[in-house]
Amino acid sequence: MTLAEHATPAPRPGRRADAERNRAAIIEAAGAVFAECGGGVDVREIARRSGVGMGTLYRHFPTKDELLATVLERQFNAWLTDAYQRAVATEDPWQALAGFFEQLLGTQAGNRAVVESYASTGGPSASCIQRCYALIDQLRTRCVDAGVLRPGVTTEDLFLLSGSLSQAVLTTAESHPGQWRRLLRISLDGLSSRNAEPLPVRGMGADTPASTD
Amino acid sequence: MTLAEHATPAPRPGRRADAERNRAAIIEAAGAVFAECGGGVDVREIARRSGVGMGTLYRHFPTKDELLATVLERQFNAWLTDAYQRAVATEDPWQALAGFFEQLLGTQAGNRAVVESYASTGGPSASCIQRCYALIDQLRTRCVDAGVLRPGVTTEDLFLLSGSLSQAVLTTAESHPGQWRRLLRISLDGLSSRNAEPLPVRGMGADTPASTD
DNA sequence: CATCAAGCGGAGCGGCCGCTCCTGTTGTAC
DNA sequence: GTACAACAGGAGCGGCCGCTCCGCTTGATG
Repeated sequence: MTLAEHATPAPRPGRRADAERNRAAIIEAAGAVFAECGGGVDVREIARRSGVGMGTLYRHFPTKDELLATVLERQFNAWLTDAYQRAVATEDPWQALAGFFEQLLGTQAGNRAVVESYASTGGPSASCIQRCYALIDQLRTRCVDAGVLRPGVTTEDLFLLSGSLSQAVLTTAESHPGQWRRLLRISLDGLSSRNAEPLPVRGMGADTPASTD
Repeated sequence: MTLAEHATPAPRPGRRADAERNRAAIIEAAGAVFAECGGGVDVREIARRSGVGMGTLYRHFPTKDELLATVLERQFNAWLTDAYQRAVATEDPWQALAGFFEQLLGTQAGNRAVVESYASTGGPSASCIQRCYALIDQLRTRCVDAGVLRPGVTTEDLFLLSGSLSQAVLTTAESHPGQWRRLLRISLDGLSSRNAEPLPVRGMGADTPASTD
């Protein structure tokens, strides 16, 4: 994975050196295996790839789910930090928003576990999602202030859109690499204020189909 | 499911009446169970719900995958037939396209197996996908002729978009019912010719981010 | 009613996978 | 070097699940 693994650098201080090394190896291997195979992989595969026995793995992580959560959270936090820095470094609000999506879809194109987590309840921990929401909301606000984002678009809309597009990236990754950029382009154009009238403010009161006309 | 089950009405003529009844019961139960639980359900659950033993089930369908494929194909074909009729009955090309998406997302919002099939290779049989492509292409052509669809949008774009939005519908079905209409609206607006400039014609030669500006 | 093949049911087999247990090993403190 | 607690490892347990096997039942036929 391109997502760097470095958050909470020294989790437990009073541990033996080899144990610490093994823990790191497990996290790294698990990150790779989960990314390429999804959360359904056999735990033995992770143990094998990290050069560690089952007992060792389960002493460090009491449960497979907990291991997955840990890995996901580390990757996601690292990615979020990176995304945040890019966002503040980009002056043009629209470019910042577009770059966010671009980076999101580009980096997690190969990470099955991350994309799967969008579908399941919870996924990464609530705090991760909260941070992500905060970032998206900041990007959105900048765009709104600049008048480039279509009025009525909510943070939740953008979050859902990112999840939806991530799915598309994953399913088309090997059959049509790069095709997701077209979908992203279409969606972004649908979000632009120069292109469309305001979105209804949350209400799905109107039962009419979502046509533009 | 709202998707009616009626295609290839009498599959095997020389069979005993009870066998025919059981086969129908299995298909119906499997359709419901797959829809609400996804393709990963225990086969025993399907047997239980259809009031049939394991042996019976496996005599009618040599494999779980084959059962799933049969069910998916029936549902999908029935849905496609319906979608086709609606399409030809709608004069306005844009309304026809929008209605297609609306119907697709509305009816399969609760069908896990169908949505999952978008992600896996194959999914429904190739002929189903071909028919679906044909329908989408027809809708697209009508819109292009009427000048309401943004130039450069391919049939594949629309197909991928439908799959992507389907995922979003499923993941937000119970947490935010109806929210998918907002995403659909955004996407449709991104597809409208009055809202955006032509899409690049297939080439992802440009490495630039997909921003509108 | 008799006959019998077609059909039925569900216990059970084999494989997978999450997790544990216990024996052997190794880092660390003195 | 010695002693000990922390750690490593992997065989194995239990549960799940796809699929099969075989004795019993039942609808069709004359």
